[in-house]
Amino acid sequence: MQKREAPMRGSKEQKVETRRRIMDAASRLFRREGIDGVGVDAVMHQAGLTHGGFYGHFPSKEALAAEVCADSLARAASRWETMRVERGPREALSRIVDNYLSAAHVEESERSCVMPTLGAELARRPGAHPPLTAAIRSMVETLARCLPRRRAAARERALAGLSCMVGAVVLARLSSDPALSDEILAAARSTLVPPAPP
Amino acid sequence: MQKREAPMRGSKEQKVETRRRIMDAASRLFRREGIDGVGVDAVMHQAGLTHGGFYGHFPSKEALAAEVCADSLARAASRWETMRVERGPREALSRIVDNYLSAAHVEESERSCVMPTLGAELARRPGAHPPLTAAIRSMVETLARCLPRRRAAARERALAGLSCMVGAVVLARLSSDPALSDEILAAARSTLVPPAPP
DNA sequence: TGTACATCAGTGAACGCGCGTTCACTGATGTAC
DNA sequence: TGTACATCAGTGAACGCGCGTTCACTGATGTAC
Repeated sequence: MQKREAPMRGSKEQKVETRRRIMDAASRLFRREGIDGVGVDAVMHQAGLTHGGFYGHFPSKEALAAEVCADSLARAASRWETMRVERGPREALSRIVDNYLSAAHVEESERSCVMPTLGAELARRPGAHPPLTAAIRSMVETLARCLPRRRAAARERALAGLSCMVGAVVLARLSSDPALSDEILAAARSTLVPPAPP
Repeated sequence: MQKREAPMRGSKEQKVETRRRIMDAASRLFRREGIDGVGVDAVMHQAGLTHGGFYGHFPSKEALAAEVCADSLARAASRWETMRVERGPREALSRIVDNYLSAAHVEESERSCVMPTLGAELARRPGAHPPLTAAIRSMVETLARCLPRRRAAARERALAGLSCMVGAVVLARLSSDPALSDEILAAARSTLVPPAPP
């Protein structure tokens, strides 16, 4: 009759892992087709399950979308900060920027940053904003700490730099001409990481 | 029996005007709710019509979306160029940038630029890219001609500048903190139009 | 000017479909004794 | 160890709904003579 501390430990752990699988599937599909472009059915099928079980893990598709996007952006922010701590500001900055402004990041939208990929869709879902705002703040702080000390207004440059990265990916994806896409990415790159003078 | 040059001239002119009304309604609704978030029914109702008549004007909802977005961006590009020609580079640049990076532009998405608002959705519709690419090129050229002559690499700065404007609007819309939104817009503004030295 | 006819922009019922969500169920897992 | 029972993660049929699209129609407008 008495409730035990951890009954069905095996099953509970498995449920946590299943939840993670649903989030991973949703994360990829939402970024590939848009949140409105993917059904609960497709997400569950991609996770190797049937659609009915979804509501045992999430209260609604909207809740899944908000959690998945917040989680994805928070992970990206913490990856950037880890890179700064481990590699130092100079190398971290160039790695972050080169990665973000690469052709691979533009093309593989299903593994890309949520800001250029789902930003506009998320903007229409105010419930999802607070955790995204926190992640943006964290990214701006990491970037600001990576910028050369002697240059004034590091935070202002970090804010403009992040805007530039996000916008460049949006524009590069809209261009039907690969040469223009490359030009956009290169221009953004050299604004953020000025080519070292010879 | 013989076909006349302009039979039913009145009706034909009215049909052109109706088509324009449908596009205007779609333009506002798509930017407010996203293309996937608005039905043909809603567009026609907003235009003061019933949904059945839609297919007398457009072959599909996708065709409408592509045409509306291409048209909207092309108009914006030509507005910028007109401003440059009429006001001169210095004033045109500051007007374009101040307008784009204003709180009103961020908030009133139904009248805003399609790049930050529908860019990601349009990126998934490759059929719509070519005319958008042309408009982007035109905007970059106008911006490049507005930038101070003595500074080298005007085109590169224009590309990065446009990216920065687009990204700043995306980020400002994602932030639940108005102070952060303002900070983002201000940072982007001062990158594009450096405050005149005193 | 008047009348009969042709055109076609716009109407609204209907279609098949896929969506988000619910729910009675099943069957594997863990518990009690 | 063995057996009876409880739990609950996952199943799949079913729901009401709104979507994009089609189509037979109506009625206002313009044409022919």
